[in-house]
Amino acid sequence: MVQDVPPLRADAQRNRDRILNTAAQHFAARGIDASLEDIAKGAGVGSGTLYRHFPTRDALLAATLRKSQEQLLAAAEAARVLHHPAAALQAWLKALQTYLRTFNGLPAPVLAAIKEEQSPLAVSCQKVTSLTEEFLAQAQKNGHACERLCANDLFLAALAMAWVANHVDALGSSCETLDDLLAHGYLRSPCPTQD
Amino acid sequence: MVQDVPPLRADAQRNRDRILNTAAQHFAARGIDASLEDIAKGAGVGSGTLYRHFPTRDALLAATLRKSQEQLLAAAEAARVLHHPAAALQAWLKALQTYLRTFNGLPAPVLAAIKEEQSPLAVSCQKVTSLTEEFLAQAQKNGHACERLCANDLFLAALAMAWVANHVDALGSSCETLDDLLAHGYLRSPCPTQD
DNA sequence: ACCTGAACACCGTTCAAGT
DNA sequence: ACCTGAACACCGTTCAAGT
Repeated sequence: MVQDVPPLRADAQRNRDRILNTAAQHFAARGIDASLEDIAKGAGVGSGTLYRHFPTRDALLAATLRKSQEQLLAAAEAARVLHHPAAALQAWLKALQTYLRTFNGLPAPVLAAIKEEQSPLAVSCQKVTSLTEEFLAQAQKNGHACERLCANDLFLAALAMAWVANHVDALGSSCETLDDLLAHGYLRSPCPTQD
Repeated sequence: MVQDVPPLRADAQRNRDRILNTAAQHFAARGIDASLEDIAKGAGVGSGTLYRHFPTRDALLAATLRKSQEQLLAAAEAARVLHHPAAALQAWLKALQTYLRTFNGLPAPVLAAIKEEQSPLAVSCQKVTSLTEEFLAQAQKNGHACERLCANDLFLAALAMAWVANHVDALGSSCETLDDLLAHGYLRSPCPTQD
C-alpha cells in the first residue's frame, strides 16, 4: 500500500520544499485560489517545476495541509480520552472546524474530494469520516446524540459551518454561535425549561 | 427611491430579454460561474452588449433571480398565516433553502452580498434578513426558538446548508437530514425521552 | 443610442530546449 | 533527471469603429 518513492535529487528536493513553503504562505494570505504562477515565482522556480512536483492544485493543497492534518489527528486522540462522549464529539467537531479554517476557502475542495475518489484530499476525508463515525456512535450509544444522524451528514454540516465561518469574521457573527447552532439547533421545545 | 428608467429602444429591449433568458438557462445548467462569453453568444449578442446591460456578473445574476425572489416573498406571506410560530419559522427557512438552490453555487455570491452594500444582490439580502428577523422573533416570543440567536446567524446557517446541499444530491445524504440538523442540532439531552 | 467583435489582460497548463 | 520560460488556451473586460 505504501509506495516507496525514490529519493529526490538534492536540487529537486530543495525546490519542492521552497514551493511548499511559498504555497503555504500564499494559501494562508489569499486563500486556496492563490495564483499558482505567483507561487512558482515566489519560490523562485519555473511554473513547469511546480507542475512537475504537484500536477494539480489539489495535490499542492494536500501537501501543504500535512501539518494541519497531523494536528487534527492529535486533537482526535485528545478527544478520545474525555470522559463524556458528548464532550468528546464536541471537541472533535471543534478541532475539525479549526482544521477546515487552515486556509480560506478550504471547505470547497474538501467537499469536492468526498465524492472524487481520485483527489489527493480524499484520503483525509475518509479519515475524518471514520473518526466522526466513531465519536458520533459513542455519543449515540449513550443517548447524547441524535439517533438518525450519520457521520457523513455531520461532516457535511461541519463543512457548511466552516464555509460561512471563513467569511464571517468581519460580519458581526461569531463562530461560537454557529457551532452552538449546529449542536442544539434553532428550535426549542415549547416548555422553556431546557436551557 | 424608485428610479424612473427611460424606456429602452426596441432592439435593446429585445437583446436584454434574450440575454436574461439565455443567462437563466446557463446558470441553471452550469451554475453561477457559467461563462459570460457563452451567454452572450447563446443570446446572439456581442459580449460588449452583455456588459452594457449588466456591468457585473452579480447584476446579471440579480436580474435573473427576480422570479425566484418573488416566489420567496410569496412563500413568506404563506408562512405568515400559519398558526404555530415554530412552523412558520420552519416554513420560511424551507422556502429560503428552495430559493438558494435556484442555481448551483448561488449561496457564495449571496454571502458576499451581505457585507457588500454595493452588490445588486444586497437588497434581497436585507429583505431576507428582515423576514428572518420577523419569523425568529415570533418563535422566540413563545419560547419555541433559541433566545440567544439573531436573524443574521440564522441566515448564515441557512446559507451554509444550502451551500452543501448544492453538491450533496449525488452524495447519499438528503437535504431533509441537513434541515433537521439545523432545526434540532446533533446533541440530545442525556435523558432519551425527547424524540 | 446601441451594437459588434477585435484587442488586451490574466492565468492555468504544456512542452521544446537546455543543464 | 530535472529545470526553465516561451507558447498556447481560455475567459473576462474594454473600446474603437460601425449602424
